[in-house]
Amino acid sequence: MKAAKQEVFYMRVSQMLIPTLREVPAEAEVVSHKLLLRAGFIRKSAAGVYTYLPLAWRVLEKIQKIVREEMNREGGQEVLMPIMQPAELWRESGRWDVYGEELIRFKDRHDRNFCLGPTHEEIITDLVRGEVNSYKQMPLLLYQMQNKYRDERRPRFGLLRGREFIMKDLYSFDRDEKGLDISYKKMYRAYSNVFSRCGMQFRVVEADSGAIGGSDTHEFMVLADSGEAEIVYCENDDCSYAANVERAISAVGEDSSNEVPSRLQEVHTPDVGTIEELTSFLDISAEKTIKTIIYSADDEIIAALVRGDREVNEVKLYNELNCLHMELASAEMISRVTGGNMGFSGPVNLDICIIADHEVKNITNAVTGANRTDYHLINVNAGRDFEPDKVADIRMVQAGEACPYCSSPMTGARGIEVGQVFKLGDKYSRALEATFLDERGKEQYIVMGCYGIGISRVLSACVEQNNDEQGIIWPGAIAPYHVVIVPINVKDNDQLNMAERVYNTLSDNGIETVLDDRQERPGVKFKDADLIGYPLRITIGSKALESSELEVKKRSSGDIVMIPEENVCEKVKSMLSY
RNA sequence: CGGGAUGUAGCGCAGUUUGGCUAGCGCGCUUGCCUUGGGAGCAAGAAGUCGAGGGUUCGAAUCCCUCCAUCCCGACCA
Repeated sequence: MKAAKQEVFYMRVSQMLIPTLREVPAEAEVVSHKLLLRAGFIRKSAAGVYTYLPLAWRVLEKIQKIVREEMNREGGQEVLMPIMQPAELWRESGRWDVYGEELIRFKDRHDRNFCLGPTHEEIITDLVRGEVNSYKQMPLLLYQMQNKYRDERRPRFGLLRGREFIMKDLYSFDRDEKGLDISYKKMYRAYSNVFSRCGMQFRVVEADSGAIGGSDTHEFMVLADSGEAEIVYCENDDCSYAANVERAISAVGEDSSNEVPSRLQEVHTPDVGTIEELTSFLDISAEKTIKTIIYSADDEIIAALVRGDREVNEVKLYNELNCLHMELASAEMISRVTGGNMGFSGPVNLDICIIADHEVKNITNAVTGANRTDYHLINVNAGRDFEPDKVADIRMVQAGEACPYCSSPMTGARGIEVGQVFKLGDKYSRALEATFLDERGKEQYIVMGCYGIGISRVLSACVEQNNDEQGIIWPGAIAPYHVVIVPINVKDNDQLNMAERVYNTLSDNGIETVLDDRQERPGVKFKDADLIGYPLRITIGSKALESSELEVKKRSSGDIVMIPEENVCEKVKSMLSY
């Protein structure tokens, strides 16, 4: 069939819904939120719930297209699953009771319980257990992109932490761990491609698997100072160790000092309740002190010991304790259990479960609280003066510490989590009885993995990473349009004609262009162009008419080049190459 | 969920302490004139249940009570 010549519609800014704002709405705090509001990409409907205006939707569609291509390339098949999900499935997996307030629940007219899907493990597993019965049908990779719902206690940062958001989830189904490894590697590769193609600076880090369990999990972090997640990575380029600090480990140095254990002594330390006060009072380094933090874990009170210059990593501690709830003990609780006020706790003669970090046992002649208000102990030595019930890695790794693999120093950074890949194993297939028959006719649980990308989060993370004082700077691959043409004076017919001619040339060659035909002074249009962040701006004024040369300005660098009108297509294409 | 704050025109804000005529200002919007290379100027306009409900009072944006919404810090975050 011969394709009909596509009718050309002018994308005239005067007719487009791009409501830019001069002033920043008071509700916005982070830069991406401010800029997306100001540049006319989004509007809020409720806390954490946004309408995507035309520009934002174009960006989202481009991100989705990239994701789709990479998923399909690895053999993913796209489906669309319900947002409205029956409670029965969630009861079956056990998560109806576990998920808590974050799950948005409601009833239909027959009083049946439903929820808005925060994720789709239940639905997809239900589908697959019905349709997949043989090892011959696997591996199977199914994915979907759509709105998901989590009733965050505190939505914030605009699109970065909303209650309604667009997410891509892919689920892999394999016959065994070996198959899962392959699927996992495919997704890892696909994700790297996705974020590279989107023009983002990112890093893949090892992450904590959380309550979901499972063996391997990696997070894809877009590097940005405003990011909520803290990561460390090895400075040695050949090593590539990188991890979320919740998970990160570091090399434990051996005790190199030849110090001999001295006699345990109690010293009077009035009002010295913090490590900082302690080190200046006794004139010692914080590395010689032991910090004793009292936690209430389920019904038990425990003490966590780390070196004075370290922090307790509560995620690690939580995993170590294997408890349901854990929180810092109250001041009263501490006094009751230790006999001294908060700030004077220590492991010696402390009759509760003690978990010590590896570093703690390496300190010779340490200083700790005496479990007696206004007193500390000096020359405390693990093994002699106290015996931890458990020695484990429970400290928060800090920038500058040695890499656990190559001992190079590690750097700290902040990131926005835009994707996570997860080996689920048989957690859901067991709960939901999703099985298949192997070659020998033996029934086995399907081995699953899940892999998410926060599509709408990618949009704002991209803005978070690519902006300046003037506004957004879109990477070419996901910019809402590639080029804006700005005629200086639209009342000048020659300028307008030239602008339309250039518009047609570019559009006919597949370059996404808008024509700013508004009757505004040039300054207004320039400001809007910078704010919205079109990669290229072509200005057409009297100079262009005289010389037949077009002024093309690159948003990212601010560079201006003059190009003859007849070369505009190839030149623009090369400037856009991404 | 704990702590803090805010809610007045599309956006940003003043007015509330000490109740008082017709609720203001800047930006934006409409019309006209003028201007056209970085958010111009002049003139004339439109636009508000002062978050909602109740109460006190001759009279409430303003005082009291209740509720709602939004933001910030914290806690939380398969």
